[in-house]
Parts: sequence; C-alpha cells; structure tokens
Amino acid sequence: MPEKLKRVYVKAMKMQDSDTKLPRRRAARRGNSAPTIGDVAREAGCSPMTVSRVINGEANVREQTRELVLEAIRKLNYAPNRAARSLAGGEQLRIALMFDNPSASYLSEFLMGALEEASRNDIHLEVQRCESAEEALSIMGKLAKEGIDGFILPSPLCDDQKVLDLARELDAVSIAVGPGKAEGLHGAVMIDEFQAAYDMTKHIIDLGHERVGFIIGNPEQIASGRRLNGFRAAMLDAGLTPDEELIVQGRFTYRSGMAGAERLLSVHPHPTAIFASNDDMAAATVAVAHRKHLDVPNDITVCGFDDTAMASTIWPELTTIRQPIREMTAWAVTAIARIIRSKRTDGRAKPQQKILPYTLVRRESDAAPSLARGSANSLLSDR
Amino acid sequence: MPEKLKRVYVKAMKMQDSDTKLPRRRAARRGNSAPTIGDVAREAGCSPMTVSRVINGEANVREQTRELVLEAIRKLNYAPNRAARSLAGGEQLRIALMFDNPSASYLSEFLMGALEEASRNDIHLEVQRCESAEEALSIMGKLAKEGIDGFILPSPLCDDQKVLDLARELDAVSIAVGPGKAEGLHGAVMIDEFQAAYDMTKHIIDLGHERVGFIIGNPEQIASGRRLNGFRAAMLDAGLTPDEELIVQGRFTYRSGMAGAERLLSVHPHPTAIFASNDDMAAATVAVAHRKHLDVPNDITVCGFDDTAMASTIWPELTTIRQPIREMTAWAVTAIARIIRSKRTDGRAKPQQKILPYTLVRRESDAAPSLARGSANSLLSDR
DNA sequence: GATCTTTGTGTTAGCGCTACCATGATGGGA
DNA sequence: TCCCATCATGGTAGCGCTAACACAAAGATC
Repeated sequence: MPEKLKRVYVKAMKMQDSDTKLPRRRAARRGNSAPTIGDVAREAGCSPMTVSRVINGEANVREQTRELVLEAIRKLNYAPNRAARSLAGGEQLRIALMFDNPSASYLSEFLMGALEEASRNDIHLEVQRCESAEEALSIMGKLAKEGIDGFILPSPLCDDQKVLDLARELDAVSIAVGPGKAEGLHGAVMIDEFQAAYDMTKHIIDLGHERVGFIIGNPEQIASGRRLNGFRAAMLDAGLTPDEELIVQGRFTYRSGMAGAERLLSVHPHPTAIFASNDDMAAATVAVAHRKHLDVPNDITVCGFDDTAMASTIWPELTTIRQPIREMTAWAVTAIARIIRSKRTDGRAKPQQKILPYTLVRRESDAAPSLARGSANSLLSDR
Repeated sequence: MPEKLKRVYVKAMKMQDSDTKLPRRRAARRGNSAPTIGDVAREAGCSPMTVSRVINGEANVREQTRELVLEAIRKLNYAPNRAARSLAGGEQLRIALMFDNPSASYLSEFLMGALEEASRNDIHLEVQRCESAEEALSIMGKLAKEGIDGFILPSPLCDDQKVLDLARELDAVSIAVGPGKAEGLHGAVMIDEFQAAYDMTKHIIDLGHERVGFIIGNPEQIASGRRLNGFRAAMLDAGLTPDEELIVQGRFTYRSGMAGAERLLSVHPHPTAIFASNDDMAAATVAVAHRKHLDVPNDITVCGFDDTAMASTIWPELTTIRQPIREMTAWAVTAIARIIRSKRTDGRAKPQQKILPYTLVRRESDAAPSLARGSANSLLSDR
C-alpha cells in the first residue's frame, strides 16, 4: 500500500511545516541564494536524508525515489555546499609541511605550490619551520599526537634517517619531496637528479670544455651522490676521464663552495669550467674566481644547480638546473590526500612515486673555453 | 499512530540528552583531533564567542582577555576550521597578493606571513606575480572586475603612482607593505626606515669609523630616500660631515651594488666602511672588496639592509637590519579583513597604519677600522 | 505463526563556527 | 540616587550537511 503511506507521509510533512517548526527559511544570516538539500527534499517529497543518499550514490534507495530526487535537483539547479559537507563529514585533512631548507627561494616556490593545491582541495596545511632534524622530530611527534593526517618532507629532511624512521612509525602519510630513501614512506616526488647533472655536464662539454671541475654537495644528502654520478657518467660518455683532483667535496653551503673553488682554482692548469652541485656553491665559486681576477664566463665557466634566487641575483647570472618545485609540492599534497582516502576505504594503499621534468636554464655564466686554454690567469681587468 | 510514537521517542531522546548533557565531547563522528574553538575557550577560561571575537580581530575585547586567548591558541596550535567558518559566517574574502619584488627571500617571508594568516582566517589568497607595474595594473583591473575584496601591495608596487591611483579608484581595499605614499590607500605597514638607517649608521660610527660610504637604493622607491636621510642624520649627529663623494647611487640590484662599490673603493683613501641600502648591494660590495683583496671586515666593514637570505648565505655573513616581513604581511591581511568587515557594517572605515619594530642583526661583516686607517689596500691574502 | 533480516526511509544530533541578542558590569549625567 | 549608554562577555540558535540510529513494512527462516 504505497499509496496510502505516501499520503500520510506528505500530510505529516505538511503539518510539521505549518506547525511553524521551520516557518522561516534562511533568515537574515544568509541573504538569499543557493537551494539547500531541504529545498530539494521538499520538491521531491521526501526527507533531506534521502536526498543526501541519492547525492552520495548510496544503495538502498528505491529507483523511483531516486528519479524523483534527481528530477528535483535538476529543477532547482541544486549543488551541495562544500563547506557544510566537509563540516558534517568530518573530513578536512590536516597535513604538515615541514621544512628545514636554508634556501629561501626554494621555500617560496615550495609554499606556493603546496598552498595553492591545499586550498583547492580544502586541505588544511600547517607550515612548520624547523631548525634541525632534532626539532623536526619533536614537532612531528607533537603533531602526530594531535592527529595530523600527513607530512610533507622536503629535502634535506627526507635524507635524515631518524626523520624517516619516525615518519614510518607514525600512522600519518608521509611524502618526500626530493630524492631520499623513500622506501618506508608512502611516496616521493623528485626530478631525475642523475640525468639533470648528466645534461648539465654534457652542456658544458659541448661548449668545448675538457677540464671540468666538480664540487660535490653535502654527503649526507642523497642528491649529492646522484649529481656526482651524473657528472661522472657524462664525462666518461664523452670520452673524458674525470680528473679526481678536479672533484672536490663541498657541503652545499657558500662557505664550503669557497673552499672547494679555492682548491680547484689552485690546480695548474686550472679547470676551464666548474660545475657546482648547487647555486650557493656556484655563487661562491664565482666570487673566488673574481678574487683571482678570472672573468666569468670568459676565463672560466661556472654552473650551478637548483635555480635559487641567488642564481639570478648575482652577476653574472648563473646557468643552472631548475626543478619544478611548485609542481612537486602540489603533487605531494594531492598524493597525500589520495593515499589517505584510499587508506580509509580499503585499508592499505601502495606507495606512489613521481618523477617530474627539470629544465636547464642557460644564463650568463657559461661560455666556450678561451683559446689560451689552461694557461695562467688572465690579467684583464674586471668586466 | 505516528503521533504517540513520536512523543515517546522524543521523550526518550530528551532523557538521554539530559543524562549526558555535555560531558563527552567529540563523539564518534570525528575520531581524531584538531583543537576547536571550544578547546581554546576552555584553555583560556572564557567562552567560545570571545575566542571567535579575538580571532576575527573584533573590538570590544579586553586586552588582557585577548592575550589569554592568543596564548591558548598558540599553546594548542589551534587553527579555525575553514568549513565551519564559511558555513556559519557566510562569505569568504578574496584578496590578491601582488608582488614584483626581485628579492625572492623577501618573497618567501612575505608569503609565509600572508598565507598563514589567510588560512587562519579563511581568506582566499590569490598570489599574483607581475613582472612590471604595467602588468600589475592590468592584473588588478581584471581581478577587480571579478570582484576581489582587497589587494596587498608590497614595495616597490606601492611606490608606483599609477598603481596607487588605480588602487584608489577600485573599490577593493588596498594595503601597502613597506613605505610608500599610502595616503589614498586604506592603510600601510612598515618599519621606521629612517630610524633603522640611523641606527645602523650609528652602529658603524660607534665602531670607530669616520669615512663611511653609502650606496643609495632605487630612487623610485620611497624607502631609498628615507634610508639615505637616516644615514645623513646619524653622520651629522656624530659630528661627521658626510663626504658627498662617498654617497653613490645604486638601484637595489646586485649589479648596481657592484658599480657603486667599485666607485667607492676607487676613492683614495677608500672609506673604511660601506653601508649599502640593501643586502644584494652589500653582497656585491663584499664581492668587489674581495676582488680588490680587501678583507671584510678587517680592511673594510660592509653592512646591508633587509636581512634577506643572501645576508646569511654569503661569507662573511652580513650585519644588516631585519624587517619583520612576516608580521607585516600578516598584519596587512588581517587589516584588510577588518576593514572590509567594518566597511560592510558601518559603511566606511578609516585607514589604518602600523609601524613594526626592526632589529639590527650583527653578524660578521663589521669591525672596528684597522689601525693603518685609510691607507692603501692591504695585501693580506684572503681569509 | 513467531522470530529474525532486509530494505527503504525518517529522525535526531551534531560537525565548528558565527550572528544575534541577553546579560552583567561599569560609568557618567540627570 | 536612578537611569541609560557603553563596554565585555555569555547564551542560543542555527549555517547545510551527514553519521548513526530508529522503525515500519515486507520477506525469510524456523
């Protein structure tokens, strides 16, 4: 007897309605606008709950009712309110963006990517600056206790074993941005550091350089080794044997770059090109070269890596490798969201990994070697 | 008999309700964490309403209470739930963050301040990079047409007359970050540039320097003039007459800093200290000094302004003036929100202005002048 | 036929926050 | 002294939606 039922129901609804129960709809609070789920329910002659079920594609709704609701939705041009939805659903992911990166321009790109993506997906991002790996550990612990859903760990944090261990233990989802031993994590985004260094080296070789110096990055960061390997491979592929005297250790800092450049430039004959593993060290190399009255790029080519602000601030501006940092972070955010959701649904989710393309940015610090190659320092004045 | 049933049911519910009142918080719905406004209220010993008022920067909250609440917020690391906010509050503000600043480290601080504050207040921030004032104009026009609520204009945009004129015309709320002719705008945040330059100059003088060089910033930016005036005033107050030969024009770029330093260091005898109007130019000065085999700080003191990343990247690290950029932008964001709200309430809102405190950060690029003062270049090797 | 299940739907109670009004203190001004 | 502004704060009632349960009706099981 669906007939009768229906009638009774409708009547009840009406009574309730006229009972004033909900006499006014949408008071002063919200001037106007946007039909609500209640409007649809009224239109379709059912309860808001049923409408909700239809919207969310749940089972257990009679086909006929569903049609009615869909019809009403179409008629009112209804669209669910996102805010209300996530409020009621209790969703809202919270993910923490940890960073411990000295390079500020890296940071700004990093932030832009993450924040944009987060706001698009209604994810709450907590930006946490930490001075050291130890501080990172304690912050992560605290956040985990507060129930954070995920961590984004840019290099060099994702190079630190203790940080990785902790990330693995916590039941938040962690994604590394930059190369790292991401095995235990839920994923990582990075560029192909090896290939990028290979390309840069090849670029230098193609310019005509044969004696190419290399300043290695901080040995504790995975990227350092990969960049070095890329350099070596490119040299070998070009039939050049890397001169071990021309490969010096650095630590990614300006200071270490100075020391490295100092060593490289006191070799006789000095290299005609120096590829530093990051821009800070490249900038330091330029400074040292200038101090020795070597013109960059005419007397010596200097290339960096990362395309930080420094690369385009100093003079001459550095030829370097640009990482799509913004896209990388954006990917990390969506990946976390995706993993968390699928974790909630079917328990586990397999790790994700992504390699994004880099760009070789050519500026003013590279040139073909001068003809008087390998000879003593030029005595030309600056500029 | 739905009637009867209903009644019974309701009664049952009521009993249950009064039984438990509100001892438990956060039922199964939201298993996890994230402090709510209620938690903050409990922590601060006041009502949620008061917390809400503090968060929204409303008036009529006693200073003491406000402190208490802020303290609680900090302690719990609370951040308002955006969904709830826009649900309850209705609208969502959209404000644009325009920037055209060559210095990227400025940018990252800038972004952090703005984004953090924006997400705290559920304001949608649109970050707009523009290459020139012209581009800024067209972007602003477009955004205004789309109905943006406000603009944040950092220096040097807020130095450009055309940009200011446009900002004044549009009915969005515009706030300048940094010194500028903010008259027509709705407000501005800045530091006391004059006093900061004065303090730095005094610091240099107190070190024992008498021949102090100065590199002026971009003449189109208001800050340049104020810094220069601060320098002049401090010199005069110390009984030193600024030597016009030791005051050279720069443009805030590294390149212009090199040229300026070059000129200053070719004066005989060269100044024993150089105060550059920003860090990029100071870094360039260090580079030039090194090229001339002058040790910094033993042969020459070099000071900068702004405390950008560069200041602490290069070697020696620069003594400089730190602006609380992050706080400045954060203030700008809340100010815009406040102004818009009060504009909606009582029609108009008077412009707001804020001067924030700066810090003189002493690092390694300053020292007392060497005894062999003013004489020829030292021939000591580097470092 | 009495008891479980299943199915389709309705009811209630919030999610976290803010608009709006109520209230209790203050502080003049009459 | 009383009254009425003016704070500073609290209480209440939703914003639009959904989780969790309630419960009729119809079938399935013993």
